[in-house]
Amino acid sequence: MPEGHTIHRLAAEHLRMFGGLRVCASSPQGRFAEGARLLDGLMLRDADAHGKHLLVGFGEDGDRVLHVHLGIYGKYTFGTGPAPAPVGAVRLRLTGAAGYADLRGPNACEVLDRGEVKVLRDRLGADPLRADADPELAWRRIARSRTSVAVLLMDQSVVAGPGNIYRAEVLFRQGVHPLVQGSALGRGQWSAIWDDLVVLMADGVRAERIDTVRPEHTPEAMGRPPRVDEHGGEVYVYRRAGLPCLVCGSEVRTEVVAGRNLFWCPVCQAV
DNA sequence: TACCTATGTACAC
DNA sequence: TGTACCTAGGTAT
Repeated sequence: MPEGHTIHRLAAEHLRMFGGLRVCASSPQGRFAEGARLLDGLMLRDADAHGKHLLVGFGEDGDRVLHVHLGIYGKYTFGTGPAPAPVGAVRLRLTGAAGYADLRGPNACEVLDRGEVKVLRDRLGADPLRADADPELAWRRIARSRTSVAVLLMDQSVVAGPGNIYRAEVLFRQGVHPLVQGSALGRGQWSAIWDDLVVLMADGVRAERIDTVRPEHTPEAMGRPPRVDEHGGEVYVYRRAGLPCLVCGSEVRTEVVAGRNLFWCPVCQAV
């Protein structure tokens, strides 16, 4: 589930399993053989996440940085004990005394130097999961934009980390229609969206899944049969097109906007 | 066995 | 705006 909360969790997992230890790096698939050679035998010094980008520092001064972006398909698998024979297309395998990590199908997997990391970070917007995030910078972009708030929330140079699920869900929870222009959004609405993202995404890191339904709207509280959403979490509108809204019962709508599926309730998010 | 889908991004036009 | 790319799992034939 590679939205920002997943990447922050992966950074913590790298530190927990390999932090301060020398690791073996290999590319069973072969497509990252050269990069793996640069990292092989070095100490894993630090691991950090900014939005959907994972940055893992290797070496005594951490100036060889593994940059991973999972894209839609990318996936990490961690295991304890000796690593088994690789299954499927394993782009990168890290092994240490405590276990191993396999990376499959990333959008980006490369070794950067510090300058390249700075360039990457400079183009990323405020990450709701980072203590150094400045939502005011995002607000300045949003307040003067005629682009829809739905597109702005997915623009990683404005807000880094939320993906299609958090976008759909936070707009539902705040009663904001996704096609409202950024410049039409109120300052208070933006603050509420940001504060909600901070809470929701922190919950996502802890729970390893995206649950956004308030206790009073769960199927149990509403006297409806229990259900399990396909992506593994409880949500209001994401991938619920045609189903009744959990709050008002109206049919959840969907539309492709900027190449991505958008979901909203036409009544709870009137405008 | 073939096809479709996905929580993303970059690039060409 | 359209397309390519990365992968695995589910569904259709």
